[in-house]
Amino acid sequence: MELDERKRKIMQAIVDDYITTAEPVGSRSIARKFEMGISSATIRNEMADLEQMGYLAQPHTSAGRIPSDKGYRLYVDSLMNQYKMTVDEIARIKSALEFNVNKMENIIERIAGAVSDITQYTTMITKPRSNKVYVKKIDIVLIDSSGLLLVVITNEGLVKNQIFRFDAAKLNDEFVNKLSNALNSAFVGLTLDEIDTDCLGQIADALSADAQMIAPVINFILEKIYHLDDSDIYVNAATALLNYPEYSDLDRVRELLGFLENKYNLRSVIAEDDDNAKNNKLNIVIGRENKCYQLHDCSIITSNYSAGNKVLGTIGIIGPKRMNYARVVASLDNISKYVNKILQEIYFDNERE
Amino acid sequence: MELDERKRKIMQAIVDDYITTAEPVGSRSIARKFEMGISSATIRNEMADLEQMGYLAQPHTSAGRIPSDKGYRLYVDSLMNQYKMTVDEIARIKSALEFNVNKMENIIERIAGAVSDITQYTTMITKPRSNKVYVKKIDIVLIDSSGLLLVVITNEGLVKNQIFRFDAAKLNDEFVNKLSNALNSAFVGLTLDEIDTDCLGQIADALSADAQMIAPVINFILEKIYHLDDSDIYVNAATALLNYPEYSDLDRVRELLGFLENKYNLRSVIAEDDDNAKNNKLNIVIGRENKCYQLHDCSIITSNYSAGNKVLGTIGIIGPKRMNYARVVASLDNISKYVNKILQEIYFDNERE
DNA sequence: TGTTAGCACTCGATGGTGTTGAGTGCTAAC
DNA sequence: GTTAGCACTCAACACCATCGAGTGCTAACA
Repeated sequence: MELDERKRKIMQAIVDDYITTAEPVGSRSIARKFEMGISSATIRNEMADLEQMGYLAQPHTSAGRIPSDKGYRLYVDSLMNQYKMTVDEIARIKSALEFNVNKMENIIERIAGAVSDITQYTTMITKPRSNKVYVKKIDIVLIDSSGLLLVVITNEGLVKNQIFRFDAAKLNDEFVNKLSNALNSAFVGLTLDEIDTDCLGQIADALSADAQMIAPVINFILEKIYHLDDSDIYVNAATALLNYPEYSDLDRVRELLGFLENKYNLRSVIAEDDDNAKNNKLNIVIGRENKCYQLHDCSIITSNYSAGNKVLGTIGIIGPKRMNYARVVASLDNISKYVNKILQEIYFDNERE
Repeated sequence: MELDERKRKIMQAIVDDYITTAEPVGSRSIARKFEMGISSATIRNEMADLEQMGYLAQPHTSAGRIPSDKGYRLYVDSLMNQYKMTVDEIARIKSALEFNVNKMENIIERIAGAVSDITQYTTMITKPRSNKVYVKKIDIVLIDSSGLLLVVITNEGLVKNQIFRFDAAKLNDEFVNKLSNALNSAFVGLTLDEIDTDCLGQIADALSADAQMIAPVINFILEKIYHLDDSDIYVNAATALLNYPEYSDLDRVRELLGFLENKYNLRSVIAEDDDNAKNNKLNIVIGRENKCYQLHDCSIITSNYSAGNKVLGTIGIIGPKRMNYARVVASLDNISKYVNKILQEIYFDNERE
């Protein structure tokens, strides 16, 4: 079956309507509200087709249709109209971002507050990665002839550790010493920004004989160091979600809000979008496209924020799948612009935080 | 009517029962569970008395009784048994507070996490006041002959301002200059810890003629400066509240969680207890004893935490009025002990944050 | 061949009704 | 002062009829 122009029109009308009403959309109301010169019966036929194609779903036999995840995806990718912000809205953004604070942490919270205010959805924001975190020490403890424990300590006392097993190997104190020296001289004192995969080569050189074996160790360190300041993520207006009828079931709410309280979870939500985010583009994840089942009834829109050309972090908003995508996208675009301007002024003469 | 020993026993039994079941307590179940050698009818009579005295309330005619705020207060002040922590629980506290972090901010979050874990209630914690905040500048703007605007700016860009009106006064540029100079030379550069009421005298000397008039100005500055870093308060496990049946109404939940999301609100909740907290004692606020109506169905227990003899901040837990007071009190006491030990080690050789 | 009117059918939502059971207050007897 | 007994109250629950929005299907129409 083909998705012709009329089907697309109907699809758009259904999603638009559902976004505003949160009620299953019937054929009659579509025929009435969006005069397309066809009767409800015709629309009914088309809707049956759209359901068969997977764009729509029916909560129960005698109800209207609601968009499926696939339907939302279609809408977001090619149906929705660009949202034109009103002068009022733009003024609101501007005024929400006018504040007299220059401590980075507070600024970030204010930005998140502004985003929640304007979008009316829950906002997550990662704080700019502090470039003061550096590796202080790497400890290696020999457990037995085939296992060792690796501990990474930073100046802030953060510790990540992991046990490694090398089944075929015969580890001994001498090797551990060698490895320890190599790792410490390669990494200690480096800030997060300075560490990259080049270090791998350096160490491989120093330990050429065992290069293959230590690769996972190095990867662990790189991986962990890169995420050392994971915890710096902030959620604003988590309860904004409670204003939407889809979250009227207390058990669900508990699960969802509980999920959002955990910074580890948030990190993985935002990290998921890293690739797209790197292109400085907005990223939209709808319903079951999310990896975490707790978010299967949510959509998430993420966007980078930066100062000048330097990407500092990610802003994400989370709301019901039925969210006003067009408006949020427009808002985030607009907000990013102002935020960039603000941060540019502050960030480059004030890197205290 | 007198509150004799038997009434107290019954009262205690009712509160104990209600705390565990969250169901209105009937005379029969009291007679059964707590063998006191009297029949349910007698208890019924006593309960009627207790209700008349205001210690109990009845949700509706044919239901059992629940404690009123006054009843809880009686229970907390003189009825409840001391809770003896099990070895297991103490072990859990110890292990929850074992972590390898020495950045103050993270430690605070971990402590809050531990408290929520152990008490199963929502935790609020104020971060230690940073002693790096100092007054950068005080601006005074003459509005008209009887009004001036005062602006306090700190190194972190925080700003507090207020308009003052002196109806009888004839303000002019000269006076404003004098005042501005006096205030700036008295306060600029001082960190929060260094500012105290002594400064008042200093300024009064400089402006002896107008001492009386500027008193409110000085008070405003002292007050505001003292609360400059208000925002550093952190909530953990807000959704823990959702696990208690008294918060099964979505509207209430929205209101309560919304309230807790606002740091300004939290500050006032914790500040309310300042006096008691200063004596380093636990403070319990029950139901309508709270000033904020949003907390009328909650009880709050606050306690200070310190490093050595230096009080650093306040921990508060918030839960239903029906909370397990005895257990929470015992837990907080215990936790404070360990926290003190931990912070003492860290705080005095590491005041970075 | 696509569109439309008409109609029977489905099913959640709503509201009224009867039953149940926990718990009370009152009275009279111990 | 205490207790047994009893009538009474009321939320909770299950049951049932009604209502209406919306559907799918069929037959007629352009």
